[in-house]
Amino acid sequence: MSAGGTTLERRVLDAAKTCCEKWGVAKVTIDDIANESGVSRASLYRLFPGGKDVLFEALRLQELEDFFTRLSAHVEGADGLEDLLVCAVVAATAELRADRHLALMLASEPGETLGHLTVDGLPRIMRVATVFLAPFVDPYLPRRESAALVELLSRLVISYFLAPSQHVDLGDPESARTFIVTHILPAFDAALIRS
Amino acid sequence: MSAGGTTLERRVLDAAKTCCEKWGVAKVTIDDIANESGVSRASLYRLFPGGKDVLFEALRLQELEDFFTRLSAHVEGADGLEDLLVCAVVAATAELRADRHLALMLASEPGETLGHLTVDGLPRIMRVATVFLAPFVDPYLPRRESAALVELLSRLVISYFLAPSQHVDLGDPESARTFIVTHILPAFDAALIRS
DNA sequence: GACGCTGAGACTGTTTGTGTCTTATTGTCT
DNA sequence: AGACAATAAGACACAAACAGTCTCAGCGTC
Repeated sequence: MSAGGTTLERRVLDAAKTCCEKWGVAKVTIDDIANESGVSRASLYRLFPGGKDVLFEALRLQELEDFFTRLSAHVEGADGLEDLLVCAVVAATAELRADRHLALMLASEPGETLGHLTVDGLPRIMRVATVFLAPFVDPYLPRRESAALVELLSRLVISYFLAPSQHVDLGDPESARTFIVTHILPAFDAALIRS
Repeated sequence: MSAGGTTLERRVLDAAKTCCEKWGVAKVTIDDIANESGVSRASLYRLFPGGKDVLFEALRLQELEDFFTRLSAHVEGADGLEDLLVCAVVAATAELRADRHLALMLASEPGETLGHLTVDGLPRIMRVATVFLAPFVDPYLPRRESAALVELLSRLVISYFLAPSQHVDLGDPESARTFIVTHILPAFDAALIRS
């Protein structure tokens, strides 16, 4: 995590994202990214030794961090654990749904994309989610518990996003609140830090 | 014009359209279309001898006819020449703007797309527009005049779509009506068939 | 059983893309 | 001015993808 990244690196990754939005990951070439970013192919390989794979890996990482940065901002003002969780879950779901990039990727190459969202990517998603969101939960729960809670909810958000349920809609504040109050919070009640 | 087209042909063209929506014309291959349509490459070349170019040409033609078919439906109920024109212009503009396919094409390969929309394609667009829309105008104007009117408005719709004006918004019924009443109709007033 | 239509896939030449490398060019610091 | 680092430009070899053609086998119809 961290590392602001050179201006150049950012420029390249942004260009890569733009290209993906236009054509879908599968169809983007190094040349496309070089043209879009105005960075020469040579520099591009210097920046990401290993080429395409490394570059896209870096892009996924950046996207992931950006995602949670935006999410953190959303969650900033929440008051109380329940509100905090509802807000986070709703915002995350909404953003996943609104992400045209992601939608296009899922539409064009479900296999790859699903892989990055599940088997390959989940551990990392969990890690980043914990780093970003646990601090918000920490005031209410002991460290271990808050990490566990963040992980649990992250998994559920992704699951409900990929396979929507008829009963629960985590994009809807009402539904999300009901779900969290009845199915999540009770399990953590014992550990609650009452201040 | 005309020719319903084999089921197979339709299937292929629809698949081609889907592919274009996913990846943009520039990135679509014959194999993509074959896979998407479930039609073998062999049949594909049999159907469109000449390959890619011929296929995309056919696709543009179909899109064009579909466009005007939808537009005709929109215009069906209009009462009086003024309403007819306003309705047609607004619907056409709205549809152009809403067309994700077209938007993506313009975003990814403006050169090509613009070519098909202007220098190469305009004459054909005019022709098809006239065939489809002139009948609606015929009750109000002599044949020559109605054709001229349709052509004039078609050109203007495309022009305002490609290069929006600050003063006129042909997607807005109010604005379109004002524009038509003050800048178009007067020129045809003399030819009006009053019934 | 001949006929027409389709899918599967082999095949060739061409194009496009990748990754590496060398050679200018540019701007900065001393 | 001259040395230095960073970048662009683009040549190059190799690999992959693509276009277009062709053959053949399967299948339903007459």
